[in-house]
Amino acid sequence: MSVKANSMTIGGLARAANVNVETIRYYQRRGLLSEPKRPPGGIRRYGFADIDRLTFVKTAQHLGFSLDEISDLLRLEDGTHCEEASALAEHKLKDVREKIERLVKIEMALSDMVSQCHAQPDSIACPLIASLHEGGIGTRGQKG
Amino acid sequence: MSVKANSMTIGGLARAANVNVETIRYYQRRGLLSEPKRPPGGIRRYGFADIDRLTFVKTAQHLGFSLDEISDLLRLEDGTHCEEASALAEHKLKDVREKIERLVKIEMALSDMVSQCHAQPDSIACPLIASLHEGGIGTRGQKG
DNA sequence: CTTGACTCCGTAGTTGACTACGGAAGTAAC
DNA sequence: GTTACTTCCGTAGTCAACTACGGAGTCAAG
Ligand SMILES: [Zn+2]
Ligand SMILES: [Zn+2]
Ligand SMILES: [Zn+2]
Ligand SMILES: [Zn+2]
Repeated sequence: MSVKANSMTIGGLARAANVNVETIRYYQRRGLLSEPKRPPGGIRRYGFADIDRLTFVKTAQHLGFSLDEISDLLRLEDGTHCEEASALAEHKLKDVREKIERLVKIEMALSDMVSQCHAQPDSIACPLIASLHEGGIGTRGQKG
Repeated sequence: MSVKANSMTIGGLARAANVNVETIRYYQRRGLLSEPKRPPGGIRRYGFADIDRLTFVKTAQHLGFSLDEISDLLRLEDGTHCEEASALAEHKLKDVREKIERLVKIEMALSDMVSQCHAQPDSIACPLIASLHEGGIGTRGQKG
């Protein structure tokens, strides 16, 4: 046990985990991070476990999990729920792949528009603008 | 001019453009769609131009433009600002490509995790959960 | 023992794009 | 000419994930 086991204040934890103090307090309110007991008339102290927890949350968040989903993940955190954890991850993988597909379509549409625009620099009307009037780029899933 | 030039009520326009009535009113408030004059003690009527405008907005939105950016686009709507329009589109194309890159990294990380998870179904600790504790999946751009 | 930084806590504000509500007035169908 | 749907309009609520604020208490340095 090193010198600074559970020696950090909330501000130190925030710096160590590269997040905002308010974010930590927000996670505590949401139950993503526990609040250490406060010594009578004192200040809470944090340790490595809290940095690790924050890392977990931020890593998962970067993988596209929402805070609600991360709560789920945290309930599996003991490492003995392989099936549930991988089901969650696979679901998310599906979402990510769909997002990529959609974005690739958008990319194609945009780059078509840009290249048409550049192809006819002296036309009176901009084909890019014109194509926005046409719709049908994938207007599904907008309203129901 | 057909029978129903400028004959639609707001509800009809909403159905024709496949958006919510409230969305139309919201766009009017934001200046994305003009409000036709209201005859004394009567009701506003809408026409094809309004459907077209709504199509424009929705198409651009599907290409990833925000309503603010669409306002910009609308100011170029006369078709004589090819340069500005394509600059906007190219900027957006860059954004979309970055998004795709990021998502592909996420996809790889997730599918690695899932396959490791499946590879060792009887391990005591779930490698998927374990890897979330490690961080370093692309924690850039989170906070300053 | 005072200054200045930091903590604690509850509450309120932010962003983007809507969506909902409520009451009065207009309109269409029968 | 009554009923039932719409429109109109302003205001308020939603969602996610924070971020900010204000005032009181605590801590470390000088
Ligand atoms: Zn279980
Ligand atoms: Zn596993
Ligand atoms: Zn210009
Ligand atoms: Zn052009």
